[in-house]
Amino acid sequence: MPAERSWSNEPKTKEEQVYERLKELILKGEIPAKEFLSQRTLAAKVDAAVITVRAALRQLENDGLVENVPRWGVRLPEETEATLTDRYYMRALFECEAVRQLIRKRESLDPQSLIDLARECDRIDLDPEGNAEAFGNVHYSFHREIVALAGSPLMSRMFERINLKNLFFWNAYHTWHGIDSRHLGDHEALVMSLFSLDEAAAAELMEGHVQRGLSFELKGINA
Amino acid sequence: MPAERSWSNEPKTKEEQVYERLKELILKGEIPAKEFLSQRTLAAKVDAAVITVRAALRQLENDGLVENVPRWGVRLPEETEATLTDRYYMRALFECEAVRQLIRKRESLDPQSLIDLARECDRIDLDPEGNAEAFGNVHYSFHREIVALAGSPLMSRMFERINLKNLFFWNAYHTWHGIDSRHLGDHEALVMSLFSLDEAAAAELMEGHVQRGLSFELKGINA
DNA sequence: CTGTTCTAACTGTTAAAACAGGTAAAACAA
DNA sequence: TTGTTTTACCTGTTTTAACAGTTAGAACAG
Repeated sequence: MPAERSWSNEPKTKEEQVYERLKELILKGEIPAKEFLSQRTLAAKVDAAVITVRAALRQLENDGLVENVPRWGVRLPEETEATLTDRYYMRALFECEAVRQLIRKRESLDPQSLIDLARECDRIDLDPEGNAEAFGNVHYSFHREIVALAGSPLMSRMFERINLKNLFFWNAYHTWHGIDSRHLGDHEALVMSLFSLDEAAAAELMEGHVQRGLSFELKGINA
Repeated sequence: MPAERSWSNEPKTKEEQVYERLKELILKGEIPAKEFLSQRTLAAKVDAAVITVRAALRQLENDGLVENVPRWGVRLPEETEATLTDRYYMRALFECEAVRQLIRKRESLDPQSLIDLARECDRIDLDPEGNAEAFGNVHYSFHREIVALAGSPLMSRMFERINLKNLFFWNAYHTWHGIDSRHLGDHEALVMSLFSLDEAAAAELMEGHVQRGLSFELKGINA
């Protein structure tokens, strides 16, 4: 067994290609929810063997994007008010804790990357030409950065698993229902407030920001 | 596509059998850590096809029990002080939040299952004949029940993903190093205290309990 | 002895086909 | 027409085998 190797820049494995292709299909809402997918049909669509599709679906299961019923197949789980609320409950738990960590070591870390992302959020949000998908991606990066700055790899991984599905739903919400949910350019202000408050107040502010997001998506699911 | 079906009590799929067999091997410490495993050798050992083993390994990856390097293979990740501390950080985050929820709805839920598990913990712990593996399993169930009572399916799932590895490490710790880490029969007292305190105090108590567990395991990893 | 090259045995990955089971419509018997 | 049975096609699952790459060692040339 070899000890070292370049280890990166390797050509992507076919399974990874299929994984990304399927993820894209799901995030763009081109897969019907709730009904079981034919693995053979998927294989034909992405030009791969069934076994490769199965492996990719397993990875998507890890991300919480699909659910697997053993002798029955794979499908997109139904999104209910309960599952949505639960995911936002966990999201708030992570982000409020992350904010507390941020405040705690506020001197030793550089907030510039976070400020840049916040400004980019506000710019797209206020731009009449800005599109929902671009905003969704930047907005997601902004919140992921907050969690990343807390410094816990495990929390970052878990946060990403939760929010992949949020991103999907956010996009679908805008694309399908055409509901405007702009945040009125308050992200930079949020960052500035966070860094000038104490732990408890900052966490509470973050809690409010997340809850506002939940109420938007709940409107979408009931529409 | 059929609409309904018995859906449970089905014969276990071969992949699930392999998954459980491999999980057992890992948890009992019979797989060497850090070095890459030969999927063909594993397949021969559990009498299954390579592809089935690969699928099972993917599930184990979801549990955080193994890590996959794309064109290189699967191995047990190295346990360092940093990874261990990070996992306990998340564990504390979950359990303290769970305890807050417990207190918040203390009237509307039945603590009996929790009390039973606490007593069983203490019984095995104080029993001179009690073995580490049995205690590890009950102790794990006890903490999982605390989280489950909080009522968030997502939090329960994430907690289980974290602690599968803890359980493994706990077992290895005892089996290999023979270090006694008994908790001196304080689990029932812990439950009683939790239910008589306010949210902040209960969370702090829980925090202490988890931190004590971490310090034990840190001793094990440095030994 | 030293350096190169070829070979054989391993690795993970992917494909194609066979297996096991369920469903639904066509074919047949009453 | 009605009820039964067969047949064909679908599903997920599992196997066997081939592909692609790497490593270690033997064989050989200098």
